[in-house]
Amino acid sequence: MMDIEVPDILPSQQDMELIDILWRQDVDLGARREVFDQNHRQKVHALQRRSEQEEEKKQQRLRDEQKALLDQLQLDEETGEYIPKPLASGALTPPPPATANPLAVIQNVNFPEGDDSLSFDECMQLLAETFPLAEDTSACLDSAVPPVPSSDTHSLTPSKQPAPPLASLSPVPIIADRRGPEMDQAWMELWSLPELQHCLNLQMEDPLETTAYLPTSIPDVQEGNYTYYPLSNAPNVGGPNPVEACPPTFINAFEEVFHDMVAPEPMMGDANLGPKGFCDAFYPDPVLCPPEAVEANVMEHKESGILPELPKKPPLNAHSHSPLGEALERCKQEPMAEVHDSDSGVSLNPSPHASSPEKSVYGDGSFGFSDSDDVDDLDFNPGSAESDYSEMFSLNFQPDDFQQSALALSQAGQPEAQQDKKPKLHNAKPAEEEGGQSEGPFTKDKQKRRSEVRLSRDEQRARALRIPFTVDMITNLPVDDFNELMSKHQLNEPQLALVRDIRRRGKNKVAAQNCRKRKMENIVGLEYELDSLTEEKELLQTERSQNGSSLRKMKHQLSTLYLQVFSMLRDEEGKPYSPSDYSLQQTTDGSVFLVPRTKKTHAKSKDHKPASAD
DNA sequence: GGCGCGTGTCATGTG
DNA sequence: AGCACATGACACGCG
Repeated sequence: MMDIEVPDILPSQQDMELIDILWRQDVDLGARREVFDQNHRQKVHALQRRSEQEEEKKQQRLRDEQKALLDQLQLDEETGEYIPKPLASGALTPPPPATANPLAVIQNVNFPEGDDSLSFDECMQLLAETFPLAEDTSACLDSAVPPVPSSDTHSLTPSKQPAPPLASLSPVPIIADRRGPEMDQAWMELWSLPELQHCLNLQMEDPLETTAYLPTSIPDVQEGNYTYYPLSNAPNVGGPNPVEACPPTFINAFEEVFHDMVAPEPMMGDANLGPKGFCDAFYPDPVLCPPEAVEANVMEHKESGILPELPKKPPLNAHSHSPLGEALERCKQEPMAEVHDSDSGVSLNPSPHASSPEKSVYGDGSFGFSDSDDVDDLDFNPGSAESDYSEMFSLNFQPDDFQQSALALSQAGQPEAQQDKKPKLHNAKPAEEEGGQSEGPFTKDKQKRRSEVRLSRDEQRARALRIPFTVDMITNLPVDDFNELMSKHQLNEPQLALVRDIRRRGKNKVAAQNCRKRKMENIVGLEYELDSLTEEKELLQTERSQNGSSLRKMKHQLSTLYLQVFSMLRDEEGKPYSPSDYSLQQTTDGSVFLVPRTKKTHAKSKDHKPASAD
């Protein structure tokens, strides 16, 4: 009964190696080492059962002890803090029930008879009773203990009081002054108690198991998740850096335990350190806080009359009610978690599994198209298998679709901001698309708007069928990338058909545009060619007329010269030749002959003689 | 209401 | 054969 049932069969070295191999194979899929660890699961299961059984006892005992504790406290009128009554005489002196020896303190405490093991909360309560001033347990325990012990700090605060801000509850100012070597020594001895170790180091009771898988699992967890979350926004729960104060080892050990251990009523004495506070300490991102814990927190606040500031985000769907460990696993698998806005400190819902994308990203499931009726008619089944479209929410045609999607995702956890920014992202154009045809005066760029309207038809079809890509992507991606995208997403037949149609139409549209552009370019080219040809024609005609004129002039000169030469020719009798009877002809070799015209051609050709001008 | 223009889409041809 | 692209033809909306 003292120990959690250690499994009879400890994993052999071979088993551990096999587990290691399997885990390394699946680590990319988000599988954690504990998945393969039967011992771990058995222990966790047993621990959960035990915690449930102890819960009722524990709560009742806790109230009584807190009541007793409050009796030992008095309100410091100067600082407004509750301090132990004996402190007036010595800061480092433990309260009356305690003795100088911390071990004696423990021995004086009434342990539950018949239950020789202490629960974690019991230990914390014990610490609170024993060392009311040593609230800064996280500091004392350093990295060996997560900030959980710090929650006992607030057992000093009357639970009936309205929960003050955590900062005001911070006990650090007191501790810093009053902690000393003696206190540290006491803590160290206290820490060595087997009950405490049993409670706080559940994983340590099997060194073989711990050393077997922790070294491999820690880095992954650390780098894959927690260190990327906006831990800086976490409430100050007494530790410096939540990451440091809450090592992933510890988170691993408790993440699967505490989501079932969270009680519907205050366990730590302060509402702020109920499940929500606990989650805030570990997982500043509320999405990582188990919904059960949140609900429990709501319940406890209702009971105490204090309504916590709950994020006005839509109710989480069935997915979001998964255990914390599951959510963490999803976060590990979801790289998007790394790009979330670290300033928000609010639920970003990094995993589409955790809740439906429609709900988680846009809250109202409108995809941001608040005025789109057809969108409202869409079937937003949170549990549908198609809810895995983490990037399907940007079906507009902005070139930075994904950036906006990422932005939208990153802002999804801020309900108010989301309401404001959503229209900015999507309303402008849809407003034109949906209402532009029936309302409003026409503008100069109506043509462009009409084009957008036509574009939006495919967009709306894509939305209706919940195509997880933008029309731009479908149309413009290279073939290989497109095919790869198709293979990555399991689309049903109508979706595939629509995607193909969208791509075909988009391609053809671009082709038609190019074709018309080429046609226009051809027309312009032909017109230019026509102009140049016309100009050339005019030039040629001018040249032709000039050539004709020149030719006529040369002909005239030639006839003049001919007559001049002919007139100088004389026959044997000294008479000039009649131009009507003779003509001058020139051979190819340049010789000139006087040739009788027609009827005397033969006779003259026989006795022709070279004409001599001389 | 007809007309011209721009655009999307389909059917078909081409490489 | 399958694919992407080109192009003619048609429909539609708009000024």
